[in-house]
Formats: sequence, C-alpha cells, structure tokens
Amino acid sequence: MPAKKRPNPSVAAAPAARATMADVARKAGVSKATVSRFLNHRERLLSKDIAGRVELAVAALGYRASPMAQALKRGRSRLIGLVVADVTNPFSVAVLRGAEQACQDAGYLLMLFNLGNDSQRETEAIETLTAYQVEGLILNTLGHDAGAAAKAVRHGKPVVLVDRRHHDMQVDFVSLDNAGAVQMGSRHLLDAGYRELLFVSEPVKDVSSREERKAAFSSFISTTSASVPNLRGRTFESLADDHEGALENALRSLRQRAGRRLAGVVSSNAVVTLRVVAALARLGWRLGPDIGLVGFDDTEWSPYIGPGLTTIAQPTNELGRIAARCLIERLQGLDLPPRQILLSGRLMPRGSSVPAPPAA
Amino acid sequence: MPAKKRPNPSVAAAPAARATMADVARKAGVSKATVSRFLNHRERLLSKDIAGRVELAVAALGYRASPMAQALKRGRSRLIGLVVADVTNPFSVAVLRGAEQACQDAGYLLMLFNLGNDSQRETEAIETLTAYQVEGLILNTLGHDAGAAAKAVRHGKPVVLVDRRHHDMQVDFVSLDNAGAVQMGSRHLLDAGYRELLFVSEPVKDVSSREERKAAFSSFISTTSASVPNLRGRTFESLADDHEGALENALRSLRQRAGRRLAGVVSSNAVVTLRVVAALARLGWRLGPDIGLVGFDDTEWSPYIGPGLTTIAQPTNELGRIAARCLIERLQGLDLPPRQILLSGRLMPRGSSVPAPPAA
DNA sequence: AAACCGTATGAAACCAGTTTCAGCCAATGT
DNA sequence: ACATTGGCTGAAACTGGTTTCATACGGTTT
Repeated sequence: MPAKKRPNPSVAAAPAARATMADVARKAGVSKATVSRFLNHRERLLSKDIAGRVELAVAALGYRASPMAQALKRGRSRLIGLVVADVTNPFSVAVLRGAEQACQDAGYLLMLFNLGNDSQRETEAIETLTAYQVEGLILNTLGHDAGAAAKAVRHGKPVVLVDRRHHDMQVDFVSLDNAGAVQMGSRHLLDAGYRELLFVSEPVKDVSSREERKAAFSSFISTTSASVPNLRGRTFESLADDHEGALENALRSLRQRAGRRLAGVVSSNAVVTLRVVAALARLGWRLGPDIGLVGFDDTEWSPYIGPGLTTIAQPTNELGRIAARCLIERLQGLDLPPRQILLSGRLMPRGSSVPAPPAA
Repeated sequence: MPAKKRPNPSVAAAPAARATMADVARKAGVSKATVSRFLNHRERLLSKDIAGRVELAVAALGYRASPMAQALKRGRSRLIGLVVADVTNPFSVAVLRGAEQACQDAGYLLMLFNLGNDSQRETEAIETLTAYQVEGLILNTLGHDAGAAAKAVRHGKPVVLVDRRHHDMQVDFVSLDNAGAVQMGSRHLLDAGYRELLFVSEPVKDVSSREERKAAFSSFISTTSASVPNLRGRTFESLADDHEGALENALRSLRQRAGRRLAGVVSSNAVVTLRVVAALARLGWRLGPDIGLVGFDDTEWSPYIGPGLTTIAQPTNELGRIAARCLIERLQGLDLPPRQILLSGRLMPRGSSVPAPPAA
C-alpha cells in the first residue's frame, strides 16, 4: 500500500504541517480556485452557500495563505527591504522604527539587512534582498558602489535613499537639511561666544551626508568670518580605531590655536560625539567652559553627559516614516519625478555650549 | 501573431525581468533539471562539457535562484525569524547584531520583527514570520502569551528564547545569569558602603528576566542582612510615563529611610538607568556621594554620565550569537533535550558607586 | 421551445524552482 | 556478441498559491 500523503493525524507525532489551500478546498468540498476567490475577492463572486462552507473550513483548519507561494505567482511579496549602514548607530535604529511603523500600517513587512559599516556588503545586501522579491528598497548605505542599487532600479524596483544619496541615481531621497543644521549648530556656538571651531566627522569620503555637513561647515566659516573677523574653523576626520590619540591631539591644537578665544567643536553624529566626549574626559577638560560642543543626533543620554550635550536633533522617526511612505506611494503606481525631501533639524541647547558656568 | 512570452529586449523599456532557471536552461541548451543539479550538487553529477555550458549561461545571464521558489519546494527558506521586544533597547540591538553575525556565517538571513514593547503583537509577529516559512525563531518577547510560540514548536519549528523565558515551553534558552549578576551588583554596592538599597525595574509582571532579577535582589538582601545587620532593601517598579514623579518620590523616601547610612540604587536595564539618572538630575543629587548606582547593561555612554556609571555588562553579542547557533544546530538535526545557557555578567566599576570623591 | 445571457464553479495552466523516474549510451563482464 | 552495469540527462510531477478558460445552470427573451 502506497504511503498516504498525510499520515494518520492520530499517529502523527511528526509536526503537523500547516494547512494548505488544497486541504481547505477538500474540507469544504470545493475547488482551490473557489477558495482563492473567497480569500481574495471576498465573497463577491460566490454564492452564500459556498462562501459559508469555505469560511468554515478556513476557520476550522486555521488556514493562512503562504506568502511565499503568493509572491511566486503574483510577483508581489509585500516585502520591503531596508539596508542600514550600522544598527549600532542610534540614527539607523530610529529610522528603522519609523519605517517599520509606516510599512506596518500599509501591510508591508520590513526585511532588514545590516551592513555593520562594511560597505563591501552593500551589493550583497541589495542582491539578496531583491532575490527575496522585495518590492522596493530603502537604503541608508555607505554609497561606495551604486551599481547594485542602480540595477534594482532598472529592474523596476522603487528605491528610496535615506540620509545618503548617490548623485548618479535619480530616485526619491529623504534626509535632514544638513546645510541648515550645520549652519544652525555653528551659529549657535558662535552666538555663545566660541570663535575657534573644529568640525569633527567620520571619514567623509563617499558618504554624502558627511560631505554635505563638512562643506556646509566650511562654507559657514568663510561666509561668516567676513562679519566676525576673529572666527576661525577647521575640520578633522576621526577614525574608529584611534590608537594614536589623533583626536586628542586635534583637540589640543584646537585650543592652542584658540589662544584667549573660546574653542568649540561640532561633531557630525552621535558616534563621533561620544568619541569627542571620551577624548575630553581623558584630557580632563570641562564641557562648556573649557570647550564648547554641539553634536548631531539627540539621543536619550545627551542631557546627562556632563552639563548636558547641546545637540541638533534629527527628526529620525519622521525620516523613516516618510521614506517608507514614499516607497509605498511608488509601489502603488505614483509616477512622479524623483523627489528630495529635506527635514529641518532642531537645536537642543544644553550646557555643553555655555562657556561660563552660571553664577551660583 | 500571439505575443511572445519575453518581449523583444531591444524594445523593452519595461523592466527586464530577472533571469529564470528556464532561461538559463534554454541558453545552455539543457534541461532545467540539469541547471538545478549544477547549482545544488555542483558538478559532481555532470559531465565537464555540460557543466561548463551551464556555468557560462549562468554567468552570462547573471542568474540567481529565487529563494521564494526554493522555499516553496524544499520547505526550507534559509530564513530565521527574530522577534525583539523593543529595538530601542540597546540590549535588543546588541543581541540582534550577534544573531545576525551567526546567521550570516551559516548562510541564513534574519527576518526582524520588532514589537515596539507592544505585547499584543507578539502573536501576530510569530504567525507572520511562520507564514513566511522561517525555519526557526529567536524570541526576545514580552511573554504575555506563549500560545503562538507553542504552536510554532508543535509545528516542528525550533525556537530559542533569549533573556525572557516561558516557563511552560521546553526549548533552548539563552540568557544572562541574572541571579549572579544581581548578586554581584548588590554586593558591590554593599562593599562600597551603601546600606539602604533600592532595586528599580520596569514592571516585572510576565517578564521572566525582570522577575528573576527582582527575586534575586530580595533574596540577596534577606540572605546578606544576616551578617550585615544595617542592610535594608526594597524594590520599585518604574513606568514609562511617570507623570506623577513617582520615581523621584521613591528616591526621596529611599534617602529618608537611609538616614545617616548611604543609599544606593540597582537599576534593571539601560532604559531604567536613564530614568534614574534623569530623576537624580531633577533632584540635584550627585551620583556616588549622594546616591550610589549600579545599572544593568553597559552602554557606550555609561562612562560619561556624571562620574561614570557603574554597570553590569551583559555579553550581549555573545547572547545573540549563541542563540542563533543553538537554533542552527537544531535546524541541522541536533536532537537534545532543551538547554539552558547562562552567561555571566561583568561588573564595570565606575564613579557612580564611589561614595566619597577621591581626596584631591 | 429554441436561442441567449450572465453568473457560479471547476479543471488546468502557470509562477520558479527541486526531485523522481525512466531512458540513453558507453563501458564492462562473460 | 550480448547482457549488465552505471553514469548523465531530460521529461514530468510536485510545492501552494492565482488566474484563465471552459462549462453548467438558471432565468429571460423571441
């Protein structure tokens, strides 16, 4: 006797497989087509009688359609790929949250790929994700190689870039208004009395947001020093493994240059801010009086470092949400030229940009 | 003339669809079966000649197999589901990183589902993930309802629990040695001279790790107060939206109870630690001299809050890695009774547990 | 009563792979 | 010389859905 397809359930210590559409059809005494119609077009095409039978069978078996099979046939997977440069960066996490929210609301599921700051894996990430038939991609990547992304676009997959743009890719782009934010932060230091400024960033090369921020800083200095003659500014790139104490040296020479003027630092993201804070701790300098600091990214811990860190808060959740929305609009057929959506940052003034301790 | 299946590529402004296995087969002049064999068993079954032709065709078309179709037929998707209570919690992110690493190495892809601390969605998460044919689940969830997870287990899907256990589920469990860690932290405060202790946690109900930590704290107090008569301890549950300043009140009465003894706080995770720090800032109390603090989770910012936060570092990456490894072992057929893997925490002593500022 | 029409349903093809099974052919054994 | 063996290969079935196409049926219309 040939083995039955489904072993006797009473004997089945083996895992009971999920119910399939054929099971439902059999149980309801109808065809698969009918079950499919019931599920997709609701009962508009079916007679009350049959619809009822199918509904019952579905409920009895706890049937849920396999998204895999659906994706295969329909070509649509209800999946959106999110490539993140580094989950360790609070910015990325916040974007993730926002995007997740929006996707959820629209019935999509996010598939996350984290690069761990390894730009080599960008191509791999995009290809893997597209292989899984994601319908679109949200990218917050290092941008070393636009090739894979460009291919995805050519294959008709919508792509949205967050925070980091590829100049040669014409797709939606969502980001902080970096120029404005840098300007705001620098201006704030200036107004607080700091005159010798240093912009500290991770290596700028190939990362558009870093480039933009650095450029905006330089531009701010050259523009403003016309009216504020003793204003000076330089930039510094900080590496993750700073064995040499390069950052500390940079800070030392910053104060040296400052002389009797006040020295201040603009740091380009939370990771760098923490490095600066660590260096200052090693130097034994006080935030605010000894050196001013304004950092990108307002984290939950910012208020409690030293006298409180003055930060430029990015609307991170919004960025993620908007990115996802843009993507979903495209998926729903919106045909517009690529958009650039820039959101403003918000200055959170705290003690690290106050030169004189308030008189007791 | 009937429309061809693939429109003339020179005319195709439409997105060129990804190459399919049939395309490769046609191009190589072989059957799909042969292509499949080439890809899966490498060329062990094929003649040099044919293998070469297929290889060429694959390369020429840039062919990559569709994981969806593979999953459908094989029942294996190379996908592992990770359900995380809250991506905002640095602990979760660290676990995510560790798990990701291990999965990557083993050729699996992580599918992330974030609950955003909403336990209602736990069932939804698990069902969605299993619908996508994930081969196994790593759960770090609120544990309100073990039903969905139990169902997954019955369906033969391996499950690994991280940090939070379901007592009625017999599966692998990976976690910090909570009892030991609490003991270590409390003992440290005691040794530093603190005598009136307060354990601050998020609501304990239904979250095993919180329950364990709280219980361990109470147990430490009652055990140790035998030999240290003036040792006292209480516990407090802190809510996310503490309009009433309940936490501040708890801290005030803590110091009141302490009288001339030193008061210290053990906080049960990074989120709570930050709340305590915030409350202390509002109260204007200094960490260390005015009140001791030992917190779970060693974050990058811990050293820079006030005099530095003394923390209990969890081997978070390890936890994630090990969880993933356990799961993968099960997927590869390992048949062992459920394991419990407890990793030790490490105390990172810093200023927040030093009562007297070091004499200058 | 025959022709007509629209709706409800099922059979079968299809998505992109894997796997079984059978066939072919060359090499070997007797 | 002929049966046997074994390695390669392709046709076809199968995974779990969706969709097209054909058909049966009930009710009008002429």
